Amino acid sequence: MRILVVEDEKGISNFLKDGLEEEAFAVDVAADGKKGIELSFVNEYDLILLDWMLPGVSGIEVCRQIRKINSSVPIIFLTAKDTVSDTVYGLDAGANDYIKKPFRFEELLARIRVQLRTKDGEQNTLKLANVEMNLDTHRVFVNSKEIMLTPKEFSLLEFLIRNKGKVCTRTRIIEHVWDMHFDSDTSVIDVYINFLRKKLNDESGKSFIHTIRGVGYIMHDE
Amino acid sequence: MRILVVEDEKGISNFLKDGLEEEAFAVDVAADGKKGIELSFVNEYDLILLDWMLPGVSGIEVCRQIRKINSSVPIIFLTAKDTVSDTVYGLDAGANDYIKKPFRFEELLARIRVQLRTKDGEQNTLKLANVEMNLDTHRVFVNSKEIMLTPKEFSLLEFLIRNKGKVCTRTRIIEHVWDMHFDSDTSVIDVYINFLRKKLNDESGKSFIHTIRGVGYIMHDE
DNA sequence: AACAATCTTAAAATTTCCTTAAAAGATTTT
DNA sequence: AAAATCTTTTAAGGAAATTTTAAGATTGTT
Repeated sequence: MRILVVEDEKGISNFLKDGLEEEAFAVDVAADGKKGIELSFVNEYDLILLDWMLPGVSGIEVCRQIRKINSSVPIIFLTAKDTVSDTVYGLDAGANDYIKKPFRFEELLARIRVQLRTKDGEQNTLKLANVEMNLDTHRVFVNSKEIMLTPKEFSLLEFLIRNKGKVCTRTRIIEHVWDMHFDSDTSVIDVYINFLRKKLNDESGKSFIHTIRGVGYIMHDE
Repeated sequence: MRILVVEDEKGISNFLKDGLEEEAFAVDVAADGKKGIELSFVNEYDLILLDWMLPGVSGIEVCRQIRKINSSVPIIFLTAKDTVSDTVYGLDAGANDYIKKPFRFEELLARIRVQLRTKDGEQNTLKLANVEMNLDTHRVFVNSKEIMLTPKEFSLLEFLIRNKGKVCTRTRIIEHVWDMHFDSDTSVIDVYINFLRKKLNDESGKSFIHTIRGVGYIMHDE
C-alpha cells in the first residue's frame, strides 16, 4: 500500500514516514503543495495525508487539484483546526476524512484503515495460530468460532499479534493500548491479559499469550 | 557505534558518557544546543541523546535543526516532562523516542538498542559457542535446546556475552546487571554465576564461563 | 598449613504475577 | 431522567517464582 504525505514540517513528516513504514506502507513525502500535486500526478497512491497549513499552495487547494485528476484516492486532512465550518470546507474540497493535530498515531492508523478498506472488498485481518482478527468488522475467531471482545481487549490483542515474536513490555503496552505516557502502578494490564486468556482458551486449554517474567508478554505460534 | 549526547548538566553527561563507553559506544558530548547542532553537522552519528531543557537553543529546536539536515538519525529525548502534549510535541519535532528523567541506565540502553536495531522483522540475537540468546523473544538456547532463565540470569548472561573476550569484574557486573553504583559485600554474583553454569551445562559438561581469580569472570568460545 | 577467594546449598525475603470481587465509569434501554 | 447493562479500573489476597542472604565446603595461592 502506497501513501503520500504532504507536510512541510520535517518533524511530523519524518514521524509519519517512519511510523507508517513500520506498518509496512510505502511512503513518499512532499514538503509543499506543489510537489504534492506533482507526485500525486506521477504516481498512483492508495491514500494521501494532507496538511491543512502549507506554505505556498494551501492544503485545500492541493486537495482540489488532486481531485480534478483523481477522483477516487482517499484523502485525509491533518489539521490544527477543528471547527465545523473548516471541516465542512475540507470535505467539500473532496477530502474523505480529517484528523486534528496533535493526534495519536494509533488513531491516525485506524482512520487510514477505514479509508483503505472501503476500496477493495478485501477484509483486513490479522492471524496467529488459531486466532483470527477481522480489523474491519472487529470480530474475532478462535478455531473459527467467534468470541466477543470489548474494545480494550480487542486493541490489546491487536497489539500483541502485531508484535508477535517480540516481547511486549508493560510500558509499551500501556503506551500503545492505553495511550498513557507515564509509569503507573496500575494492574489493568494483568487484568486484561487475564480476560483475554480466558476468552482465547479453546478446548485444548492453551492460550498463546506467554508471560516473560520481569519483562512482559509475548505471543507466537507453536 | 557513535553517539552524540547533548546535555548541559555535567553530572548527567559524564554519567552517560562513561556508561555508554563501557558499552563500547563512541561518545561525544555537547554542553549546549548550538554545539550539539554543529557537531551533528560535522560528524555522522548513529544516535543522538538530546536533553529537553537546554540553555539557549531549546532541545526541541535542536531536534528540528538536526532533522532539517539529517532525517534518519534516531533521536531520543531526555526529559523531565511527562505530559502527553509534551511528548507529542517532541515526536512532532522529529524525535523517535523519549525517556523520562530520572531513568535507569539499563532502560536507556534498552531504548537505544530498539532504535539501533535493524528495522525489518529480523530478530536480534547474541551468540557465543553453543549458546544463542534471542533478545526479542527472551528465549535462550544451548545446542538448539531451549533453557529457561530468570530475568537476572538473562541479563547477566547477556552482559557476559556482550563482553565476550573481556574480563568482567564484579564491580562492572554489579553496576550493569544490578544497577547498583556502590561496592557491597554481597555474594549474589557468585550465586548467579553458579545458576548460569548449571543451566548452560550441556552433556559435554563444560560451560563457557571462566573464573579469573581475583578479577572476575570471562566468556569466550573454544 | 594458613589464608583468601570462590563455590555450593538451602532457607528467608522479596517481587511479580494471577485471580477475584467490587467500585467507578460509559453506554444503552426503558 | 432513571434503570439496566456493559466496560474499565482499582484494590487486595494469595500463589508462585525470583532474588538475596548466610553459612559451610571447596579450591587455589603463598
